[in-house]
Amino acid sequence: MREAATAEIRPYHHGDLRRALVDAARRILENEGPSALSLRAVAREAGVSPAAPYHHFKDKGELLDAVAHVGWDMLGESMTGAKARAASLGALMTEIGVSYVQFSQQHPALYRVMYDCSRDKDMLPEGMQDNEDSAYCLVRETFRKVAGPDVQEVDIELATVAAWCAAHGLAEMGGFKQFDPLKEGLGGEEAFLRAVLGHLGMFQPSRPA
Amino acid sequence: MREAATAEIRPYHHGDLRRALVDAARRILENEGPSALSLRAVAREAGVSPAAPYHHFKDKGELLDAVAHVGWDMLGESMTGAKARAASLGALMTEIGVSYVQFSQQHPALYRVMYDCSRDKDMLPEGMQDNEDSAYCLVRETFRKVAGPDVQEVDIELATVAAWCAAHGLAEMGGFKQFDPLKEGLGGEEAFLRAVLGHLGMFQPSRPA
DNA sequence: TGTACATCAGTGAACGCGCGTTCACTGATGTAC
DNA sequence: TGTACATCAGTGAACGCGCGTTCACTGATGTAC
Repeated sequence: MREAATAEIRPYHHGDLRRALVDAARRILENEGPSALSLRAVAREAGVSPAAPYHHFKDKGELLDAVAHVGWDMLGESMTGAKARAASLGALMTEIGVSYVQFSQQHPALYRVMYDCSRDKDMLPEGMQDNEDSAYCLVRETFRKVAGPDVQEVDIELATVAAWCAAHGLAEMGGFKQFDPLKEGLGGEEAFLRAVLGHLGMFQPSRPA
Repeated sequence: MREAATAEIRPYHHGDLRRALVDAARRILENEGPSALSLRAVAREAGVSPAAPYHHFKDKGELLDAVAHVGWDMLGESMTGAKARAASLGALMTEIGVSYVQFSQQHPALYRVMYDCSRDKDMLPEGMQDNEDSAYCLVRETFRKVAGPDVQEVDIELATVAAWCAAHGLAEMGGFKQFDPLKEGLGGEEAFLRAVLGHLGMFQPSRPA
């Protein structure tokens, strides 16, 4: 069969079905939203039978977890990329915040799955675990650098939590129509984001102390 | 039948089924969470046939809207009640914020439905409409009073948005296990809430200007 | 006050649907000799 | 290099389930005369 494996005829064994399923799930999220994300739909989108995914995932939840994991990786990359954009250490927190919220706007359904997977679970979402290179730690360490050595540990932690919550709230609510006139008045989506973040204390260099 | 209408034997006509259905829905949310909230489950809980709700609601969405509406009323009352608790005008915003987040913690499933109903809709959630006595306007008018006359309208609006987003984020994430040690260190849930809100600029009297 | 009748607010059975998951199977692959 | 065979990764049909909604119906209520 291998010699006949043209683009149309998929070989019996897929080769990398696990990844293909996660990709299919992301495509469904992108095109139809979280409510369309069933195991069967994912299998359909990937072009395999509804039973095939069970050779790669214990159940639907495990597939969703894998999708969420990819999401957290993407978000982490996006936030790390903000480092490059920041003109100064003082501006870094704002850039990270903007990155975070923009990611949620570019991938709203994926963003939703990322948090839905974490709810009612003992495990934390990947991006918020205490790994050295998690997104959460990126924020905390940035605060630590900005704040300087004479700021208490608990305040750094609190500033991180506050920033994360604020960004998450903005991510979830940024699309509300209520805000449209305000956005227009300010000159667009990103200007709006920056203005709101500017009103949140810990996105300014002097506050976390 | 009216004379035989004891507690056990429900008369054929319910009398106030609409309200009973909304109450049943809230009970289901309280006990089993949002994923258990089907039309059939609500009818079951209310003790009527699955077709009965259709005499009071066009479809499932309309029932959910009614449930969400009750939620927004409750939240509004809770926030208005914060006025009484606030020692000073300066402390008022913090008390409103605490009220908001505590409501979400006391009614997590209802809170979720309130926002789920708003998503993908043109209409805004009740609590955020521009009615004089919506929760959103309560926050904005509080900011206006705190800020004084020489603050620009756009800054009051931005502070309101920022506060709302921050509170919403805290409401959604406050239950994360990540924060448990921090909560303990600070002396409990409410202390944690107040500490986080304290790090958010616009919950302090001097900032919105 | 009684009665005919329209209307209202329920019933319960049924519809089709998509879901998550299981099952016996089979085609393809890799390995031991 | 061939061959037997275990293992892997698919298939497709079927399971039971709960869902939202519709339908013809019926019991109860209210109103006109």
